[in-house]
Amino acid sequence: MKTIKDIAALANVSIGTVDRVIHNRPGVSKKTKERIEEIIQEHNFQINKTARTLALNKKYDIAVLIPAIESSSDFWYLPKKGIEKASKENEIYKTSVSYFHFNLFDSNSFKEAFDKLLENSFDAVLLAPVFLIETQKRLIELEQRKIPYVFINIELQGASNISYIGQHSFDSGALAAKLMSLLVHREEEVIIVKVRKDNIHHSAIEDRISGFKSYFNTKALPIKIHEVILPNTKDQIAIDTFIYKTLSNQRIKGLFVPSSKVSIMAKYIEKHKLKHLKLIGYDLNEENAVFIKNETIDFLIDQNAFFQGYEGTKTLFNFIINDIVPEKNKYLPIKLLTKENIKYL
Amino acid sequence: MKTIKDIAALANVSIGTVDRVIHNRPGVSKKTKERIEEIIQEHNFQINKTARTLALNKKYDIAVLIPAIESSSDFWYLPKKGIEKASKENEIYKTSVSYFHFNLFDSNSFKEAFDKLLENSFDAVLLAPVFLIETQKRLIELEQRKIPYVFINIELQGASNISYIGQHSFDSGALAAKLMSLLVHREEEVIIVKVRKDNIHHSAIEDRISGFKSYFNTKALPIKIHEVILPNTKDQIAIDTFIYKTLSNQRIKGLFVPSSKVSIMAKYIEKHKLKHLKLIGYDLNEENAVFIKNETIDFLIDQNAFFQGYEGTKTLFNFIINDIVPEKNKYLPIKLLTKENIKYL
DNA sequence: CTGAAAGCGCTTACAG
DNA sequence: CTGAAAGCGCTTACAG
Repeated sequence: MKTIKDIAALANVSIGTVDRVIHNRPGVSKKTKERIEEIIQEHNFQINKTARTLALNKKYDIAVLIPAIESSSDFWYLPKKGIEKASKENEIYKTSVSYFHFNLFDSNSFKEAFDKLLENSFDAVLLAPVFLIETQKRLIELEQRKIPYVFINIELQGASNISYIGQHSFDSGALAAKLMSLLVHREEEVIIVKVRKDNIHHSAIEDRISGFKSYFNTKALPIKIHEVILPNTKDQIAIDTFIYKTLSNQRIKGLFVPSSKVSIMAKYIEKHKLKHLKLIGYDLNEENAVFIKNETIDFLIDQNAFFQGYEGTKTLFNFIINDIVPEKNKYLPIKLLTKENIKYL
Repeated sequence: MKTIKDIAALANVSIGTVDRVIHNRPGVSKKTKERIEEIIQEHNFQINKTARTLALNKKYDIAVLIPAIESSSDFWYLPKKGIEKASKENEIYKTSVSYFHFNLFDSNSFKEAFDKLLENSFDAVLLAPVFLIETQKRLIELEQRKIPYVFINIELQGASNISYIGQHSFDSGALAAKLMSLLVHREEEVIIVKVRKDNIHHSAIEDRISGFKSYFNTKALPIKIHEVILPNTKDQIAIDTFIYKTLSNQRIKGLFVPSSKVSIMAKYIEKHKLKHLKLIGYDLNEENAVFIKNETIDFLIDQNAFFQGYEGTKTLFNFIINDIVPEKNKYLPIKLLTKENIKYL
């Protein structure tokens, strides 16, 4: 492997000049520039990134904008763990991560957190663009400042993000439907249970539902699909009553909850000994893990929450440190979890 | 972050002495050694690995011992791709990989390849310990030479491998059984189809079968399980005749092939228009991908072949370059593939 | 037992 | 437009 010194010798120039050519810095005559470029090509020279990192002796700080995490059952607990792992692995490059948290159900808090982020200067931004309008305006600011950013978990079309890392929601719904079609029989019925609080995540949740319904439509299966929305209240009795009424339709055998809130239904099923009901939901958090182990939940679709954070962070570091340009869309595997494979993540 | 120079100043010694302490090299008086260690502790000093890598300017070469790859349909095609990717990502550390291939069905060729490997000197070894006896003897040699090694795909108990990267075969069989139990109905029957050529991989294949049977036993499902071994011949007519006879039992509705050779059965099913038969197998190669897309194969259990190679290689590089000690058993996710999620790997 | 100096392959002022 | 030199934080002979 040739070094900058070798190239300089071959071109009869100093290493400073070679360095200028490599980084397209001004101050080199066209002629010598071309000569050097040719030699670089010819000898397939590649810069030694270790030496580069050492010489630059630069600190990199990326900002992370994700929802606040209250407990280890929260979805965002895992992406944060992933971010921390990636950050730790990159410590040798003097990297650091600064968090900006917001309330998942309050667009104002999102705005505030984003604005606070923009007050400082960062080398890159990792964010979950939960609120569409509030995001778009501020992305322009990032673009003007030439700060690269990556989306995780929520896809936002038409932005200049260098990458999106998350799941293909529609197809994950279709997979859920396929399994549901195996769990229930002809003439039985299935209900999609939406949780009002989730609606904030509109696109992902709605896409999952579309994928789910589309599967049954395409296959023309003789299974009726209902849809209900759980009341948005802390009053457990009101919720229980609502579920009770919903399930009074005896033909209902399958429940699909297109979010991690599947535990609400799992609790009900367990409490009222309705284990004959089949249940499919999303995301492995501590609560859901219990229900999948005792088979109250039949299948869980995993979003690779940890990996979203891990990969998002690594993608940004690789981009700003090593100039590695990622794929625009990194759709993660649609992982299916059951009692049998939940140990291996 | 403190540097070696800072520590040296604080301890009133030269950086050479600090370096000796850090690496436990001899030639430092007990007293100064202790003093330096204390200062290192106190200031939470961590060595700058970038500088270390640059100063060492060392080349690392790891040897890879895996079966020969004839076509892109071979299982080992993907691990090799993963090895290449990891190797490429590590190029900045002047790393390289040397391959030693053998015939999966010939223990002699395995011995020869391994012996050839041992003739040279490597910093680490990545291997698939296909042949038990032949492996064990040679691992002793590696241990004597203090060469770290990692197993992929095949688990070998009682060795001093720094890690095993692969699937938990028994549990993957149980998962296959769970899905099979959804695909077939009461009183129907299921057949496990072994392919003689696979027997070489004894442990993994047998463990999958055990897991599969164990699921039906534990659940006491009223589904009879048969087991057959396909004749080991190139004579397609003989094979077809054997399958024809096997399937003459009209109650058989489900087929489980505990290996990537599931395509043999898929071809038969397609040719003879037997799509009512449910089919579950292993591994996503080009052939199997076609059959999963047209739903001849219902479910495929993926071994993360690519990742086995990738992670195995990274694990070794991290160990020899960055002193990162891996987990002893890295069981990979038991990934379930269907038409709906096969796009996302 | 300990230190001073050269070197790994880059980047970055600075001088000309 | 170009070069010489110092420096990033380590390791490694070599000298004493």
